[in-house]
Amino acid sequence: MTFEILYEDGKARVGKLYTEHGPVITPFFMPVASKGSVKAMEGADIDILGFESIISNSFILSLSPGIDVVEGAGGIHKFMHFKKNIFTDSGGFQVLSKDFLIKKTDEGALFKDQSGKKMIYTPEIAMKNQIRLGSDVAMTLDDVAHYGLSGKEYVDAIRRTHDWARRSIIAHKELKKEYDSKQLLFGIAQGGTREEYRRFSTHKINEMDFDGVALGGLVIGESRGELMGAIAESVKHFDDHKVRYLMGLGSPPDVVRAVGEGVDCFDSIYPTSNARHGSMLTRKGRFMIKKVAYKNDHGPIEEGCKCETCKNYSRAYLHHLLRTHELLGYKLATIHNLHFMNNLIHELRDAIKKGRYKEYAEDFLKDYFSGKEAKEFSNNVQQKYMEKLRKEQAKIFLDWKGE
RNA sequence: GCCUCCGUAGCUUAGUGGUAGAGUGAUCGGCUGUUAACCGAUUGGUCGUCGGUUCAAUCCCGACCGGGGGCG
Repeated sequence: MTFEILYEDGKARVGKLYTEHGPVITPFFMPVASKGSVKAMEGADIDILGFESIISNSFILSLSPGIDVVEGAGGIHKFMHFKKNIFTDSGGFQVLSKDFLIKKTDEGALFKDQSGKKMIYTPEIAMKNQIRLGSDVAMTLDDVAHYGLSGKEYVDAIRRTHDWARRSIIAHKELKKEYDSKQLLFGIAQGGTREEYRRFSTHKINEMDFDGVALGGLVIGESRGELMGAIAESVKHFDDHKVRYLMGLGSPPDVVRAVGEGVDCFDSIYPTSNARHGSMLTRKGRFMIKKVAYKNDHGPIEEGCKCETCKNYSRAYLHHLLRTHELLGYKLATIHNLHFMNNLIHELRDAIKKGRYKEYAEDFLKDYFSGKEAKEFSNNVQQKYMEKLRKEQAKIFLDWKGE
């Protein structure tokens, strides 16, 4: 057994995922360490913050420093000095990146590196890289379709994802024997936000022999309603006893809602990226510490927060550090935001155990969107559309003025 | 005192005889399986002052003011 459910409250659940580096209680959130480092933090810092797993990226590590180097170091745990669980992503998400992708074929993704050097990245290569890195959980190579594309592109992505999933399982079984590895393998479902695609892909991935299942291709520009709909639809078609991983989701309110839908596991750059850019997470929403309003604010980032940053430093200090690009600023800000996420996860687990997830979520969401500084996040696509519209309008106005 | 170079956005500066761009700063916003200490928007200038030439001067000429360098 790789996963057991300990408590249930509605669709939400608390469980235990068994891995080589020790069991992990679900729900859990993973900070992202694509290049083998949670930016600005060392392994020990992440451990102290209480995270039991992080996720790195095998494709990005294969570019630099190369799989050989990490393998030679004795595996990714030793290389980056993190003693708990490490997931590795396959590189599937990088098919969305214009900087990497040349084209997709049935064989695999044709990628290029910084120098323009081409390489074919197949499911088999993705499996081998992840086994050699020695991560606890490997992800299959999947084919992610951009949000808002036509049906054909979604169908192609689903078809390839399923085909690559089957090939991944075969390759992974052999590699596990060859390398005497206990690595787990998670499959990823696609399908975007259309119900029938989502259902179909989830169903197929669920049928296959994976140690865990993931919801892929989400949080890439769809509206919050579409996102939540896709999550609810997916969860229905995954077996209850399988651990469910929603890839890429990480804003606090989204995590709270997704846990309520029965998702067990998350990863996102959200807290770390926002931290470095000066956006601090609090119960009353986010606020931007670099704003002039905090120049002379000698209180902690968040009143009552027990993180090392809030215990020892002021908003004014962080404001100063981040404005002057002092390296310590990135670390202190990251400590706070990651602490916030881990604390949130612990509270969610606690609420589920006590059968009061619903009340907890209601209170949390109310608070989060209540603060003067807080507001619902605008969604990407809508915002980009509005920006484009504004520019077009401005141009029309200028042309008209030029008459 | 003489010679010389230079004064353009808060700062560093580009530029042209048809009233000016950039970087940076400032203000605000965005980041959700990160090659991102990043990206975007906004703000910001009687082009040192006063005259002259010209249809038109930030640009050419003169004086003055301020600054750098050199010679005495």
